[in-house]
Amino acid sequence: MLSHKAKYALKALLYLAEQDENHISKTIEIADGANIPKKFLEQILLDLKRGRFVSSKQGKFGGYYLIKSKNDITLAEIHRLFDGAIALLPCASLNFYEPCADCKTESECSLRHGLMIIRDETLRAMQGITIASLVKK
Amino acid sequence: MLSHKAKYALKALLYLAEQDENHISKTIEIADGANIPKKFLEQILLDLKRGRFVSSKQGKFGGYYLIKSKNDITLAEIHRLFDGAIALLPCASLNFYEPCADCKTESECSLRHGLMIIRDETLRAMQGITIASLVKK
DNA sequence: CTAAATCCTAGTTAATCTATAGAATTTACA
DNA sequence: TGTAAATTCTATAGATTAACTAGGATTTAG
Repeated sequence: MLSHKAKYALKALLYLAEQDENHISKTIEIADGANIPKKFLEQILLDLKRGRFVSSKQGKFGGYYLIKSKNDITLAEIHRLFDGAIALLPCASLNFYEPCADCKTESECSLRHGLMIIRDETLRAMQGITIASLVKK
Repeated sequence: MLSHKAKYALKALLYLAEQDENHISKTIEIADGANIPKKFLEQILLDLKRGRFVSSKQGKFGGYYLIKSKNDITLAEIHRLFDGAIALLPCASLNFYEPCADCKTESECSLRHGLMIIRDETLRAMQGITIASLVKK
């Protein structure tokens, strides 16, 4: 399941993608438009900024805008930024790998192989969902 | 990500699937064999029993055994039993559907369609991973 | 009757998620 | 240069959930 943060991030990006080129959106504008608690959205936009998906203009008449093409922002990236690993266990993860503590003797746990198959399929599917693909609906 | 409960459930089922036909496994045996906290495993086995994956014999010399073919127990089923929906949002779920609270005007939220695609792909992949497929490794 | 197992309910602890509060900083412009 | 309006930063509250743990009730074999 996606966290609210990830869901809100997607909706915020969607909102930004629907604006005119060169338009700068204030937080309150996005919050109202996408129905997201404003103060919570502030944090999310800062995370998106640190992740180089958006940039901001500070001060009066400031706000946020996309700096990455909506064709290049994938569900997979947003999931990883806010909710971490796409794999079902850390030992099957590409970007968040950790060995499992409860697999004693064997070097690979019994679940790892199957979960890596799932990871590959899910990842591929998630990389196919972009902000652009969600907008044109 | 899988919860520990779901992970332990898979490992317990795997353990049971590896035993001889007609063998009955005590909780402590499974706990030691699969490295799972015993008291926690008790609850998990009861859940698996309620889910009709295993059955039990009570009293002295009692224990647990599979009642469903290892070819018919899929990752998707275990995920649903312990971790709920496979979809990334309730509004995109087949078995755990709930409308999203924060999608006001439109009847369908902007994310729903894309997330249903992911759900279909993930579900199909998860239905392909069975206890049997994990054993033979 | 007793030992050994499952079954059941409750509670505990720690972490995490979802938000909110409030002040510091930056900027446009009158 | 002052002020309004925005982002940015840090802390924290409250609720929920996850991961166990405890202890006793029940069942069964011998």
